[in-house]
Amino acid sequence: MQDLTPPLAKSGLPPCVLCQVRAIGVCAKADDNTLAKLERHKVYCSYPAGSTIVYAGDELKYAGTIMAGVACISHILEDGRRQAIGLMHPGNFLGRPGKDHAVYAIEAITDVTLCGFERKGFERLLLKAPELNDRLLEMMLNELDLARDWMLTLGRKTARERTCSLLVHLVYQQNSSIKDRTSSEDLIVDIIMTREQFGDFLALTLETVSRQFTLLKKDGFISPVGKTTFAIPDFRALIEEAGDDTDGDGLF
Amino acid sequence: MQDLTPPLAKSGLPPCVLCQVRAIGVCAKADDNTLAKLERHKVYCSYPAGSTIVYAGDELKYAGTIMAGVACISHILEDGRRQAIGLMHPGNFLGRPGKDHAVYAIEAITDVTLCGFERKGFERLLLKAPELNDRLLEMMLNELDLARDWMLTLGRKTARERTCSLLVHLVYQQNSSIKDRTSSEDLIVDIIMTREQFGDFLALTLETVSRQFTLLKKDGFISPVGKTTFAIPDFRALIEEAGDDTDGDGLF
DNA sequence: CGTGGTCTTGACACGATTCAAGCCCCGTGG
DNA sequence: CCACGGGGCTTGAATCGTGTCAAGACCACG
Repeated sequence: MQDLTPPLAKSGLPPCVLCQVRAIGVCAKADDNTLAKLERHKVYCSYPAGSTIVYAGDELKYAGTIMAGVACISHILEDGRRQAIGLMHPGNFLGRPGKDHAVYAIEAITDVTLCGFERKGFERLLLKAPELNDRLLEMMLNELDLARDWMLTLGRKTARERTCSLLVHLVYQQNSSIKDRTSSEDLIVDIIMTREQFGDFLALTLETVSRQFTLLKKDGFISPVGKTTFAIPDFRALIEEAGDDTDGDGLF
Repeated sequence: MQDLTPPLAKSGLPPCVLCQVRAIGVCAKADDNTLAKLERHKVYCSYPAGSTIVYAGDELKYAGTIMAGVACISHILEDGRRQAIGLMHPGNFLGRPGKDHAVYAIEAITDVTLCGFERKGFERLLLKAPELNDRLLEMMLNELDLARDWMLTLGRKTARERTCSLLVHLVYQQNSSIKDRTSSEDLIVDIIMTREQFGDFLALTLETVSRQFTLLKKDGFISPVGKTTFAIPDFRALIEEAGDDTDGDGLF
């Protein structure tokens, strides 16, 4: 986010009122006045799949919303051990109001487009616009719940349960209208990342992830469709296999 | 928190202006008007060590600040697997604005006293008092960072590193003025909980925790002082042993 | 002086990692 | 066109860390 080259020309940016992502972003509740201010300062920037958006330790110059693509926040120890701690989708907020430097790295898993604001300005606006502050609080509370659910996954679930958990999470992200779905047609999930990245989320090695996939295939929970996509014949069964008590949340 | 019996008589409650905890609580930035409203509706309630403050699934009637003692938030699977996901100290906020029912259980580790507000009223106040909202956002962002650091601990650290991590965390909580401490006098840490609870935080069994303590004693990182207290001859060394790159944060 | 809870320690089992080999697929260059 | 090389994936065998089960010690309390 600190590397804004090349920002798209402002004149070319789609206007906020037409923005599809706004309904679920920080700006969801912003009034006309606040929205106008955001609009005046927004910049779009894009990152190719695999690139790093923010390095740990970087000065945090920007904050913003994911417009398209999927990014990953991760925490890395000096000796190379890595733990992915957040999977960020369109509408999600990137940045950390109140901190000057990034603690975590952010990487683009797929191609990512961001709608960014200069951080200091955004923080000032946050103080003046309660609806913005309120919405951000709401989003951060959801992130906190997500992180806490994930802690259970990391701490107490087996490799198979973890693998299913992330699959379930991805299904929810990719099929927005799942809750009311009763039809029996197969769900399709695209795991978008490599086995290694998959393992980074679950604290598993790429070999273990691979083994779990073969087992899940053998047991009929998933069946390969494309290179990175699987069909899920029985989503309820997959949820069950993830060991979750609280199903249907889209959370871990 | 839903079980407020017996609330102390309101007339007997210490006034907010004299409150020691306020400096670090949600109400830290509240203006006189907001503070007066909070004061009018606050209730103190106490829970003995070991008791449950909120059960998962409970209706969330209250939100509030820990005045004294230490509590623990935890996530439990049906089959009994348990993961503690938050260690809450005086000043910390308990409750989840925006949700009607508790997702996690909260238990008192030591005797706990809470300063609580009726949740709906608190949420209404949150909308009207930007300083309150802003402060809560700040606190929740810190909680989020804490949870994410913890994910690294759970996912990627060894039993020894985890044990040291929690010890370091407890030291920071119990010795407020550690940052500028250069003196070589021994630090004392009280682990306040049982081996089992300790393990619930670290996703370890009580046996493993016990073994790690024995090893850490043998290696001179800790030495027993009382039943639940240890002296730490070399705090830097303990931090090093915790495997943290970012030391000195009081975080995991 | 027993009783129950907590802690320690040992022996063994098991799940995930590590190390290693080989496969598949795709892009590149001869 | 095919050979080559590399990245990602799969699979196997051995290893290691932590869990499980079990026994006994310690200590507070009735």
